[in-house]
Amino acid sequence: MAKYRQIYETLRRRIADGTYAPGDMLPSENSLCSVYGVAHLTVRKAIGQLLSDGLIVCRQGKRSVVKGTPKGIGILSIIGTTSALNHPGLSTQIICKPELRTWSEAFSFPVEAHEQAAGCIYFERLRLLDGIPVFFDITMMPNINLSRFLNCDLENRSLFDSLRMMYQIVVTGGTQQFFAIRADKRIQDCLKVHAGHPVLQLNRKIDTNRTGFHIYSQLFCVTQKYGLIGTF
Amino acid sequence: MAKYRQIYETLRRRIADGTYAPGDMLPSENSLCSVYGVAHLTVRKAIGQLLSDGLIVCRQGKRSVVKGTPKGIGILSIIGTTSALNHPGLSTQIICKPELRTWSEAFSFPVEAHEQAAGCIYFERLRLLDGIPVFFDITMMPNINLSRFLNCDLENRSLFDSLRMMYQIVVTGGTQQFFAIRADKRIQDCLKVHAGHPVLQLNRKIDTNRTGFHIYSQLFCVTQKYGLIGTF
DNA sequence: CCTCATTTGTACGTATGTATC
DNA sequence: TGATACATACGTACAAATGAG
Repeated sequence: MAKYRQIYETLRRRIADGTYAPGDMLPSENSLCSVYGVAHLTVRKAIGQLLSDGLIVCRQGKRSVVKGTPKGIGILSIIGTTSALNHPGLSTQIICKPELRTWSEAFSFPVEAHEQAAGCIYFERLRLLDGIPVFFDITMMPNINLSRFLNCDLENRSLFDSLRMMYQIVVTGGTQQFFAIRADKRIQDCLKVHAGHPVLQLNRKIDTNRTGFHIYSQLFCVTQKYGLIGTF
Repeated sequence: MAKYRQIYETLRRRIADGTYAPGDMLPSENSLCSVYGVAHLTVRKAIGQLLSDGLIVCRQGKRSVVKGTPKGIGILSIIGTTSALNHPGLSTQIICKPELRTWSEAFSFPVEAHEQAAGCIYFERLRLLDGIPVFFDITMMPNINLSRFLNCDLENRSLFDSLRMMYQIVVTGGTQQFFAIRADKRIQDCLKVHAGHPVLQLNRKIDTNRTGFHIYSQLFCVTQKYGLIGTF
């Protein structure tokens, strides 16, 4: 692995685990050079990645400071308008366990030919905050080199964490479409809302570091009590 | 202005105006060095910015290629579910020209003290696609070193382009909240929808490279015919 | 107000590694 | 195999902003 990448991963880990807490200053670039025994440019490249991740802020003449809120991937976090991030009362209910299907369609996104041929891993989840349904979530992925995924425990670990740790698949970007709709019968049942209640719909096609491997997801969210929030 | 930034702006402009069309290859880094008379690193820094903007794709050993859809800033682009990006029928109507106000509130985001003190530049815009109102947009910014902004032509150029070119202000990140709501009276009038029609609401606080300079915006969008789309 | 050390930002030149064709 | 092009890395130098004295 490239040196700048090792430094980046190390610093990122320390920010994630709280060694460097929000508001803390990172070591100066020069001291990082000494510690890791590399040139200035190498440290700067690592710092630059953290900056473009939105994990730190840099100002000329001042030390770089750890930011409060890490950048999400498009939309990931759910937050109560009055409560804290990573709400302890957030739980996941698997409505439909991961299973193999043939592709029908992917929420208006065109499915690529080799994905179509590989078959579709399909599952549905319901997220609850303090027992209240907050959003309902349908995911589809091509069944390409994902042995043992069908037995994967999605209740206690996020999909993206699982894919990264089990298969080294990481998200690189994607496209998302937002709609405000009226709840139909299915959504009314899942999210416990009245007919015609406004619901936020989010369709996403997510790119990964594997060429030709995309994650397609559709999400329905009641925003009455809790808003959908994201950083970028 | 920094050399790498000039090169970045030039290349970006050429991508925007179609000189380099999607799928086209950029000139090689070495040839860019010769053309602009700068070192390799300087060109790479400019290229790196385009890459992190999502405007190009780079592969080792191959020339860099212009991407079809640029990465938006959180959510930026509007697209018809069946039509193309940069729809020719998209027009902007200034409902309320940029004017100086005192801050009231910023869509539930707390306004920082020095922003409060500087006063607020406020304006409202309505975007239409083929004459149909698609979204309605309220923007607030602190009045800090923005001479001549009040005369700025926002109908023909995006706010972010204007800020970048006139004041070297670039967006570095931000926070956004999504809601599905029922249209109230004001929104019904602006967007020409019936009472209770579902509407997408998006509140954003946008960070910039200027410390303590944030853009606060609120957006209402009818997603019946056109969805709000973004890349990340 | 000025000076000075610190720290980040920009830029150069060079070298080598590695993927693509 | 060789040419081309991007990726990583080193060392150096100076500019510009900050904050302390």
